[in-house]
Amino acid sequence: MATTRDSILSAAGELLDQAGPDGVTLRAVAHIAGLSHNAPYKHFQDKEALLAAVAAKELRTRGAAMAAVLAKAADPLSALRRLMHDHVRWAMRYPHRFRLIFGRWDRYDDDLGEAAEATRRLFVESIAVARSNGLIEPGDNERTAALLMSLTHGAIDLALDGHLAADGKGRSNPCDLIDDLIDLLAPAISPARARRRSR
Amino acid sequence: MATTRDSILSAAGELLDQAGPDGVTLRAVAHIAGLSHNAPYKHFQDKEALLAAVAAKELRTRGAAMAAVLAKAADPLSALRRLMHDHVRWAMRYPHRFRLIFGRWDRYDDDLGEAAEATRRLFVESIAVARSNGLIEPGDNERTAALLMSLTHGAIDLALDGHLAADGKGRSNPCDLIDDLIDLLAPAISPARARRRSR
DNA sequence: ACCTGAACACCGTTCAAGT
DNA sequence: ACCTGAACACCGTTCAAGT
Repeated sequence: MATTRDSILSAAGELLDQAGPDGVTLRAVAHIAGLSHNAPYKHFQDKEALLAAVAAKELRTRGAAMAAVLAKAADPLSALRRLMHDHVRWAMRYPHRFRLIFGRWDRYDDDLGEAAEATRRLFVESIAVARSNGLIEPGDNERTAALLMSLTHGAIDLALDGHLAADGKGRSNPCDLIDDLIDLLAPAISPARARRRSR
Repeated sequence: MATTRDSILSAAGELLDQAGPDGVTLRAVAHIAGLSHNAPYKHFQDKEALLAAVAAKELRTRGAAMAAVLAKAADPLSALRRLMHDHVRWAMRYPHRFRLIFGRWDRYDDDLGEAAEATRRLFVESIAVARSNGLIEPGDNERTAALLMSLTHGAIDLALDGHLAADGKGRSNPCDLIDDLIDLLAPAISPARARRRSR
């Protein structure tokens, strides 16, 4: 059964995808859910709280998707690569969800923070596995996670606003850049790296 | 002499820094500039065009600042490093200008696009210099520029929303991550790299 | 508990005038 | 050319009632 709260939440998600956070007006949300224009206030404190709930829901979905990708991967390094590529595909398809999720959570003692922490740990863990197998040069796992996450995040953000696909020669989409960084992180002797380099 | 257009522009910049793009109401802008609430419409087509003008102005200022940093640097590699660190400092201090500048320009055949292209070229050029001096491993300059720019952009964006400084151990701020990537890009034999690694 | 309708303050934008 | 004041549609939010 779909509770009123759920139908409000899914209406908000729908509007978010179509028109971004500014397009998520409480009036439109209520209308889609078949309610009066201020019924949402009975379920969420205000617009910000509604968007935070949408973010929390999407974040949990992403965490499950990441776990599924990890489960299917052959080796730790390709698992890492698939994880990032999958993240890129999701972000390019749902740009407003991507930007919403990476906004500020400070004000919400919700499960939003812990859901994010869980997916982050999953990511750090998969780096730790690749490193302990000697597929990545020595270093701090948290630090390497921050490096790879920052690159992925920045490449996506730039690509979404059309600041990456500019040129013909050094054509660089987010997935290419992620591969570049993973190659840099892999030990110099790695045959996979040599193969990539020679292309 | 400060034209009316200039005073509108600087009022908009002031409001942007204080309260973000949503805080830049045309009414508040006009009030600060000492004009009636819709006088801005005589100088800018709409709110979006006003913000685009603010972005273009800031972008030119940034280009000049970057050129100044490059002129002062000792060697090509430290020039690159200083460039990125300076970019981080600016972005952390003026987050709303940072986000505005990296938004979409498509709709504006203004000088916005060319100003951005000019600063990008400056950046690619400084990579080319470092590479031709053997301070960076072989590769495509545009591609390496995209890699370094994406990492910097992503690290800043994550840091601004509090998603980077999480931990005590692998503590990573944008400048640390930039240094990590530059070290990875530098030839393995480089003594500077060995020094950094051992810390 | 959950929902509705009226109301308030605010904002972007337009228009008819004014100088 | 540049500015003003009134007006319209829209939005977040609050409140007094309804069931």
